[in-house]
Amino acid sequence: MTRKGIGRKKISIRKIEDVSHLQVTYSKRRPSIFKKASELCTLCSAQIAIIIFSPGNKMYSFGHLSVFLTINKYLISIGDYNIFPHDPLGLSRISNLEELNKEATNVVKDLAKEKARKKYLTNLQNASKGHYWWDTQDKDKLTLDQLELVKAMKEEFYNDIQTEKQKIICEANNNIAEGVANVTNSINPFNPNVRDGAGPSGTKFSEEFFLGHNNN
Amino acid sequence: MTRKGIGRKKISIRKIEDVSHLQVTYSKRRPSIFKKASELCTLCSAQIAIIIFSPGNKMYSFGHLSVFLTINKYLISIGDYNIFPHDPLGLSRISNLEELNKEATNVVKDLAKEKARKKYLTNLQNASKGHYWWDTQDKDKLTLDQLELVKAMKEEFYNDIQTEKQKIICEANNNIAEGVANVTNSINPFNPNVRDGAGPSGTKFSEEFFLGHNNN
DNA sequence: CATACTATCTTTAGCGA
DNA sequence: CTCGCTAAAGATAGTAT
Repeated sequence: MTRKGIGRKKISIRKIEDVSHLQVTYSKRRPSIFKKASELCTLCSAQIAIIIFSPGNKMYSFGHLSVFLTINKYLISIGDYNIFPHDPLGLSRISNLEELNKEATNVVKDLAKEKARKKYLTNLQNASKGHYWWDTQDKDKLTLDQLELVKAMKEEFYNDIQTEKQKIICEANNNIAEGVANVTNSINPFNPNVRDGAGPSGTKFSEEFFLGHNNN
Repeated sequence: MTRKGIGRKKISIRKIEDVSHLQVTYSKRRPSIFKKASELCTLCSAQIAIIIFSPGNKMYSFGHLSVFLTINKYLISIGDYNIFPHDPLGLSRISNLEELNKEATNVVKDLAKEKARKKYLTNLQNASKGHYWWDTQDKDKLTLDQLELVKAMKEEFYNDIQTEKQKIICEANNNIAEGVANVTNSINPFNPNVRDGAGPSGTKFSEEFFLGHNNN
């Protein structure tokens, strides 16, 4: 009777060229990363988001508490940016399941208000014969909220498109220089345990890099 | 002479209560997840973003190509959402270093145009005596681009705040029900290898859950 | 916070179904 | 793509620095 396996072999960390070999390796390693992440969440109460696009561009994600909340928190952390102008729901402050549950309850209530508001805006738009509410010449029909909303949207859009381009250029340069991957860490401005100085908005931002693998 | 270690012991995956013990475990396990992720990137050409907030709320991230590009791609993938209205730079299409490099070059050129545009808008604003450009009554001063921009911003904002609330409620319910973490996967709409039907914008969205650990 | 040590525990390479 | 198998490679618990 022949042996079923010959045991694990040492491999070097470089791109696998054989497609089916790559598929098998990917299928085995991807879930184990999620498992490790899950263990770290449970053992250490860490908050983790992982997003992976496979070689075939299929998307897999892992999140605790949720990918979305963690991404939002990350964006705020690195550049005072928020997916939603003004973080209207205050999601960035949520850091545990109890708060999330509580917030979810509030959100249900807010939804009703928001729907009423949307209906009002739609009516306003129809009333102005196909023009948009922000386009009306009757300033009295624009509430203070609406004026501030448009003002904020305009300001954020034009500022962010500038800073974002800078960020992309910076990250592109770093990635191209290192050729592989990057590791960053910074202080969460909502828990400002500032270590050695503070950048804009109390955020300290520094970068380290992976400089290779254990190929010995 | 006493032995230096007594060897690894099997542990069960539950929250570590002793703070210093938790610290040691976190310090050991966090980098090893990044290492595994780095290996998967190299071996299988995967695109990965990992964001971790430690128990002390310190932020660590790993990204290949970059956390930001991957997040953006993720947001588009799950809900046709884009951090930037219209994805003006087309960043979601970028999937390798060559393209990123090329795009970075283009971005440098775009920056000059964008600055000129911003200056023009600022002048326009000043000319209208403190009013905002979108608030002018002289419609001829609004370019078609500007009109479409405001229209799109308005539409996206009011749609997204609705769908986002739904998403948060949904994720909150899932998290609370399961108590631990969730795993999702879907098809990238930019590589629509649709498997079994398509949701909005050609996106298939399904969820699975981690239902515990190997505690045997 | 990180790092060193060693005996274990866990992952996984290679192959087949 | 997923699963089973085996044995070697790799990760890490407990402890100390």
